[in-house]
This record gives sequence, C-alpha cells and structure tokens, in this order.
Amino acid sequence: MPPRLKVPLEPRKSPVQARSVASVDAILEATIQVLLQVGKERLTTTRVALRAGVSVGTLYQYFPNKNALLQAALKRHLSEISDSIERVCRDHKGTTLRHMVTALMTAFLQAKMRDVKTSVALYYVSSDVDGAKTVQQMRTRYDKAIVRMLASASEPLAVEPEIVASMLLGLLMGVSRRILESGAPEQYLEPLRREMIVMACAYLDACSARSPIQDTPSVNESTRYTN
Amino acid sequence: MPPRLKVPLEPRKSPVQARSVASVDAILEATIQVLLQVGKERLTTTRVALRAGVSVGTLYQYFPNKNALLQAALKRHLSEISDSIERVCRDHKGTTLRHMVTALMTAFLQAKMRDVKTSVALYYVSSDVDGAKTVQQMRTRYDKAIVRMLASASEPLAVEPEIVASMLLGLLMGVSRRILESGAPEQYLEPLRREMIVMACAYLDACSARSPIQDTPSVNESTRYTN
DNA sequence: TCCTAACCTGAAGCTTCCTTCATCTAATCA
DNA sequence: TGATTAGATGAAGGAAGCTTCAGGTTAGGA
Repeated sequence: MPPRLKVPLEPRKSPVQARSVASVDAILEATIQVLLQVGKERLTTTRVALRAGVSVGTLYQYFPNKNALLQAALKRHLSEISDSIERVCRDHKGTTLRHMVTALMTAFLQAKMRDVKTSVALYYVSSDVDGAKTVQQMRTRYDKAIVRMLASASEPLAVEPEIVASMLLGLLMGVSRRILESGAPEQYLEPLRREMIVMACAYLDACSARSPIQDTPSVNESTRYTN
Repeated sequence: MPPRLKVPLEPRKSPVQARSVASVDAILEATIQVLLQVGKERLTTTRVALRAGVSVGTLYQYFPNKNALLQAALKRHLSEISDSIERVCRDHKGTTLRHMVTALMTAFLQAKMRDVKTSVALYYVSSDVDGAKTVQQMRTRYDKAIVRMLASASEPLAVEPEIVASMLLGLLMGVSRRILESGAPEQYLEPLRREMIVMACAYLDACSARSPIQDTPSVNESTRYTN
C-alpha cells in the first residue's frame, strides 16, 4: 500500500483574461454557497461548478484538486481577517492598552461578522488536516502582530505579552465562534462586543496590579481556590 | 435526484456478552487513533476495524454506518466533559463567584486535557454538519448548568447570568482550543489556567462594580474607545 | 481577417470505500 | 451434549465522485 502521492499537484493555470478571472471568482463564491447548503461532506466539484455556472473542467483548470479549492477559499477568508488585524495593530502602536484592546476586539469582530455566512461555512473546512495548517499559519500572523503591539504600549505590562496575547485571542476566538455557531442573532453582537472589552480591560488592569514576577497564589488542587 | 434517505438507520445490535463489549470499545478507541493518524478524510471503516483487531462486519454490527461511528466517538468524549462540568456546577451552588469560576476553569481544563489526543482527534469531526449538532446539544448542557450555578451565587450579579456564562465559556473554549491546536506543551497549561482564572475573576469584579443597568459608555465607531 | 493562445466543455474512466450477507465460530443454557 | 443465540468474518456488489482529455469556443493581436 504505497502512500498515495498523486503527482499532478502543480498549481494550475492562473487567470489572464477577464472572463477567466470571473470564473475563478465565481467558483470560489460557489464553494462557500455549496458549503453552506450541503456541508463539506456532500460538496462535490461538479456541484460547485454547476453552482458557479461553469463546467467541472473549468474548475480543474484553476484548482489542481478538490482540496486545493477548499483551502483556497479558506485562505482567502482568513487572509482578510489577518490583514485587518495587522492593520489595527500597526495603527495602535504606542497607545494605551485599553485603546489597543478595544480596537482589536472591534476590528476582529467586524472582520469576522462582515459576512457571517462565509465564516460559518468555512468552519467546515478549517478543521481537517490541511485546514488546520492554514489556520495555524494565520494564527501565527495574528499572534506576532498583537505581541508587537502590546510590547509597544505606553504603560508597562506586568505579564509577558505572549501570554496576554494568548488570552486575548482565546477570548476573541472563543466568543466569536460561539456567536457564529449559535445562530448569531445580530442583536446580541453589540452587547457581547462590549462585554468582551470589559473583560479584556479588567484583565489588563489585573495584570498591571500584579508585580512583574508572578504573585498569583499557587493552586495545587481543583478543590482549593485562589480565594 | 431524490434525497438520499438510506433506510437502514435503525440502531444496531447492542453488546451483551463480554467479548462484544470489548469489541465496541476497541472500535471506538481505534476510531480515535485512526482519526489522529490519518485524519477524518482518510478514515475508512475497514481501517478502523483493522486497527481494532476485528473485521468490518463486526463494526457494522454495532454502528449503522460510518457517520454513526464518528458521532458515537464524539458523543462519548463530550459527554464526559459535560458530566464533569455539571458536577462542578452542582457542587458549587451558593458559593462565591470566585470559587465558582476557579472550580469551573479547573474542572474544564482537567477534563479536556485528560487525554489531549482524543480532544484533538475529535476536532476533526466536531465541525461537520452532524458533529455540529452534537456539539450544540452539549453546549446547551454546559450553558444551563453554568447559568444555574451563577444565579445561585452568594453575591449579587450585576449582569445577566446568561451573558456571563457566554463570556466564561467563550474564554474557556477559546483558550483551550488554542492550547490543543498549537501542539500543547504540558508546561504552558498551568500558567494559562491561572491566567484564565485571573481574567475571569477580574471580569466578575468589573461586573459587580457596574450598576445593574448597563453603564458602559456607548461606543459607536471602531475608532472611538471606551477610554 | 486570420491565427494563436486562452478558455471552456462534459462524458467517461477509474478509484475508492461503504455496506451487505452468507457462512462460520463461540458462548450459554436446558 | 445438543440446541440456540450471540458474535465474527471478509469477499464482493455497487454507488459516488474525483479527475482527465479530446475536442469545441472565444478573445486579441498581427
């Protein structure tokens, strides 16, 4: 049983004329729609092509295989978000921690909710083997940008920026995922956004209150509390 | 094109003798392993059976189809976590908010990290159409339990417990997912757990400091901050 | 206008796997 | 110990869908 290393993974033709650019775009768009309509399991290349108004052959002219198609759609979406985060981080270097968090949360949510459908659809592909890789790459971009921003804060930060970034991103991702997965009625978005900012700010304050070296009382058992 | 509503979805035979119980367990275990080794896309029932040391036929005696197998594995894992959370919530009714959060965070992380491999493997199935349903069910269980606990706190809670629960779970899920997906070196777990508790407590304090009716300064633009 | 390259088409080959079922073995009980 | 039920087997049917390719159409330049 030789490992199936199908050779034809060379990137396909890339669009030159206007009509082909349109095709590629339609295909990517159709991918999202099909994903939303039937889920990843029942997404077929033929179905995507049909939806996009082109033939399967055309699809395979720009994407070497089904998986590449899915990854491309995922990448396109995540890149937009990464860009938006990096921009915010750049724009807020040297400001207050509070300013930073507020801007970060707002930007992230805005980017993620810009089109909810796409975000939801892509959860289907974000957690297969290849999807995870793509996600990981983007995560690295977020992380770095945020750490850099935090490190430039006008106030001193009592905790390593990596840790803080981890917490902020965890909160951000976790809450937004919850919102998206739970049907996401528009109205809850704004209050939750505010709540997240409250939480993040409260956390940062708590960080500042701590001495640089950890002074959290140690906790060894699940039944003993930091009071 | 009739919707494919394959009839034979009746639940199969359930194990009676000891050996069959062992088989079912081996199959479920093998599912996780195969999931980890090759991912969901390349998981085949034959491969799972082989790994479990039984034949495909045996597998199909207990699981009506491949998907049911995956869902069963997912459900088993999530149920353990739900149980653990519900227990903690029950055991901490009427205590301090701080006690509650600390216990909650600790219990959740412990349950999730008990065996990291399983948790990671099941991310692959947790976000397909059916997996999402299962996850949603469990989420409801978490939510209710936590809301009930929060509502019983010895101190008054200035914010609706649903909102608080949402935030806490968002944080919890988000951070733990980050940990799991990023390779999860054991050593980072404890500091992050503490950090989460710090964050959650800081948030609860901030909540108490607010008057019952929202007094968060309103924010209308992404470029205006709550100072 | 004609030619070449870009682009599009979709039937069919081929592979992969899910699932069944006829048959065999092991356990349990009278 | 013989009968009955539970459990296990794995070759083979069959469906589904990815991908190719030989042959058409369109666009743009000479």
